[in-house]
Amino acid sequence: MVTVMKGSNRNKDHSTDGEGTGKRPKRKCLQWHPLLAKKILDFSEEEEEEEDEEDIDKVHLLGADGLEHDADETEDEESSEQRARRPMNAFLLFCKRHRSLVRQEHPRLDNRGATKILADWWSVLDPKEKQKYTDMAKEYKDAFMKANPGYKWCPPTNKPVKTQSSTVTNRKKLWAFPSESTKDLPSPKKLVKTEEMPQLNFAMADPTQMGGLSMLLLAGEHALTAQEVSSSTCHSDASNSTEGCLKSPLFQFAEISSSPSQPNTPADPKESDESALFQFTEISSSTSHSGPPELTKQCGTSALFQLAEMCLASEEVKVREPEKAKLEAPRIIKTLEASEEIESEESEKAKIKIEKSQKLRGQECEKTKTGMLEELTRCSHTAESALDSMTLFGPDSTTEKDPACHSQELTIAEISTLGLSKPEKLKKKKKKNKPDRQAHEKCTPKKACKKRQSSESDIESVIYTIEAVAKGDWGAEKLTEVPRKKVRPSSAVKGNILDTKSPKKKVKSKEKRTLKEKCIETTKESKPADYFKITESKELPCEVPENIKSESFFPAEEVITPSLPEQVKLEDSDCNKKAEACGSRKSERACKGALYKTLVSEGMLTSLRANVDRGKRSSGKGGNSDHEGCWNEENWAFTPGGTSGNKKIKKPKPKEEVVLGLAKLEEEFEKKFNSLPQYSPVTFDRKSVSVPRKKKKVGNCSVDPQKSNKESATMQEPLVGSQKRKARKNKITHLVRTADGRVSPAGGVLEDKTMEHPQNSLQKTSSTGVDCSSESLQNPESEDGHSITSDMPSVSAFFSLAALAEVAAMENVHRNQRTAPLPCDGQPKEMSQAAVLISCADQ
DNA sequence: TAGAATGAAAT
DNA sequence: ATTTCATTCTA
Repeated sequence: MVTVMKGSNRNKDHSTDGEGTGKRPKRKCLQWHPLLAKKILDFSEEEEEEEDEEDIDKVHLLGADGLEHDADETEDEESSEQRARRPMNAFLLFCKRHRSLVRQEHPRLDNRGATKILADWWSVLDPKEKQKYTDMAKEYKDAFMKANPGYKWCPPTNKPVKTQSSTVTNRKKLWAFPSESTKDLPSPKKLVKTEEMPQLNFAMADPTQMGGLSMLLLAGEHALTAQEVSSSTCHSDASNSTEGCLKSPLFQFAEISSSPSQPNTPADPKESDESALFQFTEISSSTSHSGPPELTKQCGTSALFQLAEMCLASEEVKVREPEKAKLEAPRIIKTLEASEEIESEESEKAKIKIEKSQKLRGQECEKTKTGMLEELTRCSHTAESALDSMTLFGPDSTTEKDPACHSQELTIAEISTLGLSKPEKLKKKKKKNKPDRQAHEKCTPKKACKKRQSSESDIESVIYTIEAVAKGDWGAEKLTEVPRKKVRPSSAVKGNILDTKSPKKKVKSKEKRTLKEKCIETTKESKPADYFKITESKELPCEVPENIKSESFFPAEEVITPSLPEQVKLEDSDCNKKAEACGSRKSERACKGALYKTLVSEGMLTSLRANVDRGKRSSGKGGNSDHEGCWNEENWAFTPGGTSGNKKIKKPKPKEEVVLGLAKLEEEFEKKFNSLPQYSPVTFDRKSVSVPRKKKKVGNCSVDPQKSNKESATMQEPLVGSQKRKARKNKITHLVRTADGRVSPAGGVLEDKTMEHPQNSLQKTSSTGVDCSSESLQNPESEDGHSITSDMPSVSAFFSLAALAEVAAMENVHRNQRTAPLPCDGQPKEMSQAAVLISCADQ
C-alpha cells in the first residue's frame, strides 16, 4: 500500500542515477574516509575548520589528489555531510544484531519476512532491553553528530545531475574496488571485470557500512593517534573533549575527531578509490602527517607503518617523488627481514625475493610519475610486494616465491591496465564478478567459500595479506569463543597468496578441510605462542556476558560450513596450498607473529582490524547470510568484561581510554556494539511469551517510564509514529484476517506474529486511555492472556486502541463468523474501533 | 532493484 | 503530517 508508493517514488529518484547506482547507501559510503583525510590535512595545516569556503578549498585539494574531480564537487560540501550515513536507530541496531538469528531460525524466509519478524520481536522486546538499544542508538547518534556537526539527515535535494551520479558510482567503485577485489575476486578475470563493480559490493566493501560507527571509530583512532603522536599539534580542544569523562567513549571519540578537523569533510572521490589497504595507509599517514617525520618514525617503525607512509607519501601529493618511496621501500624490506630473521630459517631466500621485489618496485617507481592512478597502483603494489615478501618468507615458498614475483609483475601490468580505465571498469567488474562468484559457489558445496579467495591484482593480494594478518589476530580472539574455528590465521595468510594463483580451490574443499584440520592442529601448537600471547592480553578481559549465551547456542558445530564465510574462504584457499604450506608454516607463522607484534605495538592492528572487519562483512554480505551471525560475536567479542557493563559508559575511566589509545577505543566501540544483548531465537520466543512478565519484573525501573509517563493522559502518541501506526494497522489487519480466515496466514511465523501481536499491542499500548479488563484479552489466547494477566494488574489495564481493536475484531469474528469477515479487512481501523467500543461496552 | 520494518530528522 | 533514509538481503 503506502509503502509501495514510497518505493516507487524513491526508485524514480534513483533512476536518475543511471547505472543503478542503486540505493543511496552506496553513494555515501565514501565519506567517512574523506573525512579522515580531511582531518588529516587539517592537522597538518592546523587550519581551523570553520568556513565552508576553506572546506571547499580543501576539497579541491583533495580532488586534485584524488582521482576524480567530478562535477560533484559543487555539492561536495553538502554532499560530504550528507554522505555520511545516518546513524542507525535502535531498531536498526536490533535488526542488525538479530537478523542472522532470525534467518537461522527461518532459513527459508526472505529478508523481508525476517524484517517483519524482527519487527515483531522488537515490539515484544521488553522495554528494558529496548532501552539498551535505544540508548546505544542515541549515543551513537550523538557521537555521530558530534563528529559531523552540520550533518543533515535529508540530503539537500541533490541535484539530479547525471554526471554526478556516474561519478558517484565511480567513487563507489573505487572504494569497492579494493576491498572488493580482495574478497571477491575469485578469478583473475576480476581485473578485467573490474568495471562493473556492483554497487552492492561497493557498499559492502565500504567501510562505511559499518555504519557511522566505523567512521567514528576511525576518526577516533585518527584523533588519538594525532594526539598521542603530536600532542602539540593537537589542539587543546581535543584533549578537552577527551577529558569530558561524562560522555561515553564513543562520544568522546567523536568529539576528538571532530574538534581537530572540520566536522564534515567532503567526500573525495579519490579517496573512494582506496581500499582497506589504502585506508590503512591513510590512517597511518594521518599519524605521520600530523607530526613531523620524526614523530612518525617514533610511532611507526614497523614495516607496515612504513608502507603506509610510502603510500601516503605518494598519494598525498603527487608532489613527492617516487624516489622517496624507493628509499622507504628498502627500509620496509629491512624490517621485514628483521622479522624474518627471528626465525631466520629461510631469511636468505626471503631476502632474495625481497630484493627482487624491490628492484621491480624501483622500476615501477620511476614510471610512476605519470599519474596519480599509477601512483596509487604503485603504492598498492609496493605494499603488496612487501607484504608478499613477508608472507612468503618461508622457505617453502619455492613454489610460492616465484609466484610472488609473478604476481608482482603481473600485478603491475594489471594495475597499469586498471589504472587506465579504473572507474568504469571497476563497476563492470563487480557485476561480472558476481556471476563468476556464483558459479564458483555452485561448484562448492557451500556458498561460503567463494569470494575472497583469488585476487588477481596486487592490491588485492596486499589486502589479503593484511586481512590474513588481521584474521590471525581475530582467529586468536575467536578461539576463546569458539575453539574449533580459530585455527586458520596462519593458513590464511598463505592462502591469500596462493589464492591469487589458483583459480580452482573449490574442488578440494573437503579434502582440504581434513588436511586443514591436521594442519590446524599443528599450527595451533606452534602458533598459539605468538598470536596468542598478544591476543590474550586483549582477550582475557573479554567475556561476553549475557550475549554469549545466545551465541553459544548456535551450534558452532554447524561446523565449518556455516561458520564464518571468511574463515571458510581462507581455509579453502589454504587447502589449496596446504600441502606445501604445512612445511613452511612455521616460518610463516613466525613472520606473522613478528608482524603481528609490530602491528600491535604500533596500534596499527586496530586499524587493520577495522578494515578487515569491514572487508569481511562486505564479503559476507555478498555470499552468506549465515556468516552474519558470526561476525558480530567473534570480532567484537573480546571486550573487557569489566566495562562490559556496556551501557553507556558513562564514566568508565576516561583516562584509561586515552592511555590505551586506539586499541581501547576500538574495544570500547566494539564493546558497545557487542554489549547489545542478542537473544537466541529460542530465548526470544520464550520472551515473547514471558515478556509481559518480564516487563513487570523489570518494571522496577526502566520499563515503567513509559507507563508512568503516560499517567494515562498521554496517549499512544509518544510511542507511535505515523508510520508505526500504519504498521500497526497492517498488523491488525493481519490479525483480523487470521481470525477470519482461520485460513490464516500461515506459516509458523505468522502465527507467532499473531500470537505476539496481541500481547505486544496490549503491553505497549497500555498507553491508551481506554480501560478494559483483562478478560477481554482472554480471547486472544489463554497463554498470552496468562502472562498478560500478570501484567494486567500492575498496568491496570490500559490498552491501546489498536489492541482493543484487535481484540474486538477477533471477538466480532467469532460472534459473527458468518458476517462477512472480509469487509473488516478493508477498513480495519474503523471497524476495529467500532468493535472496540462494543467490547468496552460489554465489559 | 524494490521492499520489509522502525525511528529520527527534516520539510 | 509526510518524506527521507539508515541496515540487510532476497526475489
